[in-house]
Amino acid sequence: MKNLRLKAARAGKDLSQDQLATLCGVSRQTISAIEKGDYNPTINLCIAICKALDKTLDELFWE
Amino acid sequence: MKNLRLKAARAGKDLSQDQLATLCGVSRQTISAIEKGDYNPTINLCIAICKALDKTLDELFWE
DNA sequence: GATTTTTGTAAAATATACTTGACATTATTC
DNA sequence: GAATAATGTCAAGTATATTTTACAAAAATC
Repeated sequence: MKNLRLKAARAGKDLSQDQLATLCGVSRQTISAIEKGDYNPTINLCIAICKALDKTLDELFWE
Repeated sequence: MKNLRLKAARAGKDLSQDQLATLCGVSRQTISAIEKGDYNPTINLCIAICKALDKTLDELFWE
């Protein structure tokens, strides 16, 4: 299942996958895979993504 | 940094590390390491832990 | 206080998150 | 509509999350 909330939050900050990846210290492919959904990222990466997008874990990753 | 909120939530459910591990489908050492804090679990495991303890991601893993 | 349960911890092996590089496709912008 | 930026995706490699086995220490139970 795709993570559309993440995609929307990133769009809300006007960031490309590449820019978000740089902010989080990971590769663009990793961000792409997380948005695509067939992926199980680490909590530290999720937290980094949330901070970059001014969101919380519940807002982006809770079901 | 230790995850004392996790430890407290587990105690609140009267579960041993081993019991929580079984509920989450991981080994006892994994739960121990997460509580100890020198660890970076995957988001799926964090979600499984939260569900087992009736907590949300923000309650147990947000800073 | 002996027994059992729970927890801390460590080493070696396995599974998988993440990277790098590369190319194709789709959207933007001029 | 050509040029550029953004995204999807794949294969091979590296880093690290997680398992297994095992033993010792601490806590709980009798």
